[in-house]
Amino acid sequence: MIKKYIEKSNFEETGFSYTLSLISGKHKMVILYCLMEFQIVRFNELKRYIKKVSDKTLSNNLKELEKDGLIIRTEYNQIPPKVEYSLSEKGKSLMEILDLLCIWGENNRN
Amino acid sequence: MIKKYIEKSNFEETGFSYTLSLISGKHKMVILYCLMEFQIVRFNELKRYIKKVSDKTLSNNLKELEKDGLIIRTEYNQIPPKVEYSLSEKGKSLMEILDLLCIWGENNRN
DNA sequence: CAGAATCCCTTACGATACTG
DNA sequence: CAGTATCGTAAGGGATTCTG
Repeated sequence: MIKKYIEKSNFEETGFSYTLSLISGKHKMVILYCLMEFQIVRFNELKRYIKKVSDKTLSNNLKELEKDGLIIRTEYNQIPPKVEYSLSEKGKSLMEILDLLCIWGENNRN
Repeated sequence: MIKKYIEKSNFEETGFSYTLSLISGKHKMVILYCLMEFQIVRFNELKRYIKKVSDKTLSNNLKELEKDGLIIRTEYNQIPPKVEYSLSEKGKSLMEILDLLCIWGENNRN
């Protein structure tokens, strides 16, 4: 079962490479965890939550997460603007596995 | 359980951040998968396997994987040099979870 | 064979200023 | 409030050459 990924011998085409591409990006994981905890979060709430992140980088990370179908962006047409972010079903299913990596990390550092 | 990582509100200290730091690096995953399949592999075998990778990058990736305790480097004192790489127990336990991400990726792209 | 050393380049990210 | 636009920096990685 591992073997099938290896035999392709082209890592770019493996499922793992795809998964990694979704979560690479400095703040994507923090964003996902934040959405998992609070369900619905706004742009500036995320910004305060992550502490050190530029508008540009946060915006880019959110766009990619949305494009990849992990989060949902809901825009309310009003002044001042209001945008809410939340996890999609796909995002939730990914988080279940990522939580295992959290636990593994807790148990294996040191 | 998720919550405890969030409440710290310092992602750098979470188990997930630690796990990610181990597998970031362009070729680390391919290396780990290769070691999982073939058990014992030499430097130039890895290089041929990955196809497009420079000596420097491969060397760096291997050093970090060794420093982080995921792989074992065995050096034979001889001319010409001979070095063998293999997975540690820690590396094997990580691969079990990473395989879930492979499967998730296979099922969720498109 | 298994790297180390050097040079170059791309990309991600941050800081700042500005806008509908 | 939720971004966009612009500029600048630093790290990662590639190609090439050299060595015990």
